[in-house]
Amino acid sequence: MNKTIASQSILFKELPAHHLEAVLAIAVEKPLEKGALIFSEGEPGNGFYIVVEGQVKIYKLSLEGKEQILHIFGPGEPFGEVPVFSGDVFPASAEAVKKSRVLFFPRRRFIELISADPTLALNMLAVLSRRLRDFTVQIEDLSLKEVPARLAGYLVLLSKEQQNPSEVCLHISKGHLASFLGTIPETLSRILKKMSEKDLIRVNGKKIRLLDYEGLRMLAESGRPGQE
Amino acid sequence: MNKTIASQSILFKELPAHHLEAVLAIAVEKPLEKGALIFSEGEPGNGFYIVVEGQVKIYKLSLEGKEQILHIFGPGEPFGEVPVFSGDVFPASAEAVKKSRVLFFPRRRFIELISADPTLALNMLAVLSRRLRDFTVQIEDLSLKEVPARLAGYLVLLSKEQQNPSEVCLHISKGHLASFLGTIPETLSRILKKMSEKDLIRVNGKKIRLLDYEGLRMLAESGRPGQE
DNA sequence: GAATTTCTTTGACTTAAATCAAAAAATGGG
DNA sequence: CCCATTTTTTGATTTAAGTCAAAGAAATTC
Repeated sequence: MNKTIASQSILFKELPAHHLEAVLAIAVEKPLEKGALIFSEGEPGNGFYIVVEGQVKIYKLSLEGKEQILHIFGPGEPFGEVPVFSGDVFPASAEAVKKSRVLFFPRRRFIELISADPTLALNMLAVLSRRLRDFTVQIEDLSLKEVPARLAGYLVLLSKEQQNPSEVCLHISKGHLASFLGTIPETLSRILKKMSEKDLIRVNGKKIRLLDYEGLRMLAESGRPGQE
Repeated sequence: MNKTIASQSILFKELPAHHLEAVLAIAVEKPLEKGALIFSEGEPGNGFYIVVEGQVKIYKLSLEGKEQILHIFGPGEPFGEVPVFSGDVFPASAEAVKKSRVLFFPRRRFIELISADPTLALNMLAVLSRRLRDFTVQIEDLSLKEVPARLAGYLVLLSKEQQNPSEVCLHISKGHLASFLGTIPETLSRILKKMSEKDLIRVNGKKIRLLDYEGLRMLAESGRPGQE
């Protein structure tokens, strides 16, 4: 069923069965074409979303058109919650990276449910807290580390999430990765090349073999690997 | 009384009187010397804080010792909530910038209270959401704007908060401001000088007169003021 | 109020990463 | 399978901002 993924979302963890039903009952499913705009920065938000299938990017654009990706969310992950609670507008934009399906939860009705169920409120607090934590490292990375360190950190993180720790597979394009890391495709390309030359990694399309995990970890911490 | 400031905190807005009392009852006051460390990144968090008096900075340090300030909080503002809900460690460190007093709210007991009072939960959700929104712009600024634009944005924001919109007064040192803007004191100093030469501002210690508000606003949006 | 510490500014230099331009690969319909 | 679009790579060049070093101001303390 459509909502099975949603029901497994962190947001609804440990929710009593009848509450879960009530929550899912207020959701509306929306199919999205690749590239479809879900909402734009500055728009008022009258609800939030959960990805059911596909991938959604949350991003900001500069006037010159450069993009900074804040998150890329997959199945089960909620997004667009900020205006629900801050009463403000969307602080960033959302777009389907590939053909996707999402559930929409209207603000009003969701707030009613959250008021009635502390578990739901605590889950939402946990979601926002983790996101805050993630932003914290994104800010640290942008401000205190250079691109190679950010990339190394990303690869190390990926390897922890994926089954085989010695080979990771990017689930996004290199262009998107560049934008997520706060740089541009040209720079990312050059750095991937350099890391290959130093035998830290081996790149093969979206597959990246981690040849020197420890070296990557050190680089990620921004202590140059073996001080040159 | 000590807790009057805390009771005016956004966190406790619209809280029924007896609930407010119950919440304040679990708080413990802590006096802090200037420079006192409140918690460090990586430490487990067993509660959060509210500033009663003084100023607290939340920051990250790189290995090389460069600092990125994430927030500077004053009276009424809560901080250190992330681990309370994420179950994780503190993602950043906190230090008193000046002699201060804070209230500490132990995790366990606060969670009990929040479970019992939806208003409190919703207030906390609002706090975290706004913070998420703030981080969003911090990330955008770091990644998509250059230092002069960030500084201009900061000044414009300050002028909106303060009574007299044509003259702002920094409530933090220039060194701290540099760190907050993701740069170093030398660079900030040079940029203040440049902006003075262009008659955008006039600097006098911590007082900065905004001579060309529109120019600053445009610069903040990163569209160069009058294209050079 | 002289002295020590801290904060801010200035100068000369280096560098990481952006820009611009264009070639080379990869992808995806028709 | 081929063409057209999109994505990625390479090269040459520019530039914003960092580093290092040291002088000047301000603030604090004795």
